Amino acid sequence: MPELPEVETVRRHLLPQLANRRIEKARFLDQRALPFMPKEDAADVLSGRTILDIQRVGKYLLFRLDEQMLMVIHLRMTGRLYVLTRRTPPDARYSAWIQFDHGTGLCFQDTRRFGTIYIGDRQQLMNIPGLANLGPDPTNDDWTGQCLLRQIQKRRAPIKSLLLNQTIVAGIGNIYADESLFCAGIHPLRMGMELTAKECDQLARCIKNILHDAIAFEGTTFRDFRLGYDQSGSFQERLQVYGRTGESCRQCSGPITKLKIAGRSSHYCSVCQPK
DNA sequence: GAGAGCCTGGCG
DNA sequence: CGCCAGGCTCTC
Repeated sequence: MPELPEVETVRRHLLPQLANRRIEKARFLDQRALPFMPKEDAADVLSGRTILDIQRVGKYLLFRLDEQMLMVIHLRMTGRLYVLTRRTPPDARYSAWIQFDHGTGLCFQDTRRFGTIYIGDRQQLMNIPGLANLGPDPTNDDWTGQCLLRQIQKRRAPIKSLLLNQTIVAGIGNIYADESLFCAGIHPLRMGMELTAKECDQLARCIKNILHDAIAFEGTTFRDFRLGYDQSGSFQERLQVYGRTGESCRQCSGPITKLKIAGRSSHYCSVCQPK
């Protein structure tokens, strides 16, 4: 479900509600959410811990706990995290449930059950595939078109697949890859090695602007992404190409085309993004 | 570098 | 019924 802007939105939403809250008890209802730890152990480790801070790295949420412990959550496609302020009994629909003092609860709900939770110290969490070799965060000031150029200039793969590769740059997913390529006027099938330094600069600027705006509008809500129980983001109203197959381009009124690249649907304007 | 696989639900 | 879905991992 969520890409960088949605994960950042969730982080900003959870932090003020959960900071300095002490975990009374945790219940994991679905072992699949905890690939590296028996669920009973996870509940034991979390019990009594306090949430000190919530950080984001790429699409991962890092809950910093006392005693040097961390809980890392990846929502994948359909994961949702929300706070319930009344004491509600755990429900079979939840993959995990964390009960705090004062009756607050955090629940993790995940229809497709791809989402994952990892618990451990910093050392242990570096074994998580994906976290260990995660690329730079594009919202960081020191990430520039030059960094992008360096990563892709020898790659014979479509730029669309390279943007989805989390070791090259972290946090971009299918929506924002398509939107960024449209903004930069780059066809999604252009090979990484074909892109000039100037195009990389342009693309990096577009990525930064789009992610920034998407965060300001609290992300894109299509189906599963929700802030809390029922609030939505509103960036979907500003999408230029994603999900607009057959509609007309807002720049040139040409048709928006859909193409399968690396197994993912890619939306682009063949006029604004020539091959 | 491409494709299957992991899952469930909604839509045509 | 088949196809599609804001992700990622593993295998060939």
